[in-house]
Amino acid sequence: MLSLTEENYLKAIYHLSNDGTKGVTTNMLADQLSMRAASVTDMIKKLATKDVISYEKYKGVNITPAGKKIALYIIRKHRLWEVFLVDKLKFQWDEVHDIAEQLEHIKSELLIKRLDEFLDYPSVDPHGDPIPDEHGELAVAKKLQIAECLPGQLMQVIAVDNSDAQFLKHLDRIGIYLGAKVKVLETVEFDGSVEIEIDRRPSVYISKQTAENILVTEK
Amino acid sequence: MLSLTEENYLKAIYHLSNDGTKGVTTNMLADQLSMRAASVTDMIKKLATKDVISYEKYKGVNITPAGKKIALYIIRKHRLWEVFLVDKLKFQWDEVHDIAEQLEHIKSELLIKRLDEFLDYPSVDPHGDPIPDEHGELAVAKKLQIAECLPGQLMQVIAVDNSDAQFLKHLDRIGIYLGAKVKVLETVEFDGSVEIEIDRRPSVYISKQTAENILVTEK
DNA sequence: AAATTAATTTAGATTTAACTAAAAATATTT
DNA sequence: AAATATTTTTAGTTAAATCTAAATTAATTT
Ligand SMILES: [Mn+2]
Ligand SMILES: [Mn+2]
Ligand SMILES: [Mn+2]
Ligand SMILES: [Mn+2]
Repeated sequence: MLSLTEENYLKAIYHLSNDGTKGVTTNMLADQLSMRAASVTDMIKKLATKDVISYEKYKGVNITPAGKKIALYIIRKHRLWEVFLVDKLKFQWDEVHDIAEQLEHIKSELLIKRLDEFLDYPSVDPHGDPIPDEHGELAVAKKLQIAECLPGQLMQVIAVDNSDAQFLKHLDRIGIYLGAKVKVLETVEFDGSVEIEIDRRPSVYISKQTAENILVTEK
Repeated sequence: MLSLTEENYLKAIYHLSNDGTKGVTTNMLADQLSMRAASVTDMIKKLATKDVISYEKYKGVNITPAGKKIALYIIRKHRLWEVFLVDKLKFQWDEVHDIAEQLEHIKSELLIKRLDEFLDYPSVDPHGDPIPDEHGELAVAKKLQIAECLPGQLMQVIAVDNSDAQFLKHLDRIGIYLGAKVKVLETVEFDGSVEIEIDRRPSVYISKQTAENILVTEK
């Protein structure tokens, strides 16, 4: 049984490892968790003894199959709670992440089973991220950043790659939501910003950073 | 802001103090929390510096108005979550207490406001305990133990004084639920057990301990 | 291949929340 | 009023999770 702190480290490792496909360095973790490298070294040693990651001094860590399973279950809980907050409690999509950070650590398998049922087995969270199933399986849809699209392409927003309230509120202001239809008009060489048309309304410019965090699929 | 541990101590103090009306000793707390007296002494010193209790060496503690307000807010959260679990997620009344012990520490005022709304402003939890309102006001109904009733009295079950799963499952087996009509037939001098009739079915005996934990009102 | 820089680990310290054992204060019994 | 028992506190330890500063290892530049 992992502590809340250990769960947060493991989840961070999972995310940074790109679904367990890449190694994760001490500094990457320190950065992600706003913690000092020395603290991270201590914790990864502990997690390695629990066999949820493998660790070689100075070589970084890799998540193990057991660790990945636990990480995906935490992510499942996080995303189910986000759906609950938005669908049932009428929260906005920019308000739910921090609360879900707390709720994801509640321990009760039955609770999550019942919550899933109550929410009618959702497959994605309010930001378009897929919800792992009970067996830890993740449906991966291929997503493109708006920043990568070519002028003329007509796309549909299927997810966002960032759950910061500031970013999501910005999307609200410019009229982006999951399901919105976006036509890419032009990419500005100078600063990487992109001119887009959302749901056939007058076009707007979005910054490179914004365009990299909006994920779309061909429509 | 109190830590999870401090919140649990404060809640225990509130409960043991009978709504803040009585002092609470070190040993009472150690007992309630399954902790050593020395640990309790440390923690009550800390809580006293935070002005949620007053403490005099060797004299035990008293909860302050500020402490009572915080305790009632934790209890409010606990009971609202229990209603959620039973009403929305179809849990049994004996399954919810331990999960609510975790959920009560989630920090978000908005979450509790929205949950209350979602549950349509319930006034009691699944065990008949009143839910403090947003201002920390508690509606106190006067409740009688079955053990205190006189033979011949017709009563209605309005609450239970114990949320242990074993006790609640026992009530399920003998047919006691909130709202059940109970006729007290006889009190056995020898062991304090009580013969009762539930919803006009054939009479049963319940132990003194059981009779002390079922709360009723005249019907 | 040195020298320098960057990343990582080690050593030692701190805080929180627990513990045991011993001391001190209070309460009860004789 | 002593003696005894009980309760509570103090003193010193431990484990978890952090930190800073110093040492070590690895990577990069000259
Ligand atoms: Mn989130
Ligand atoms: Mn978390
Ligand atoms: Mn409860
Ligand atoms: Mn609790």
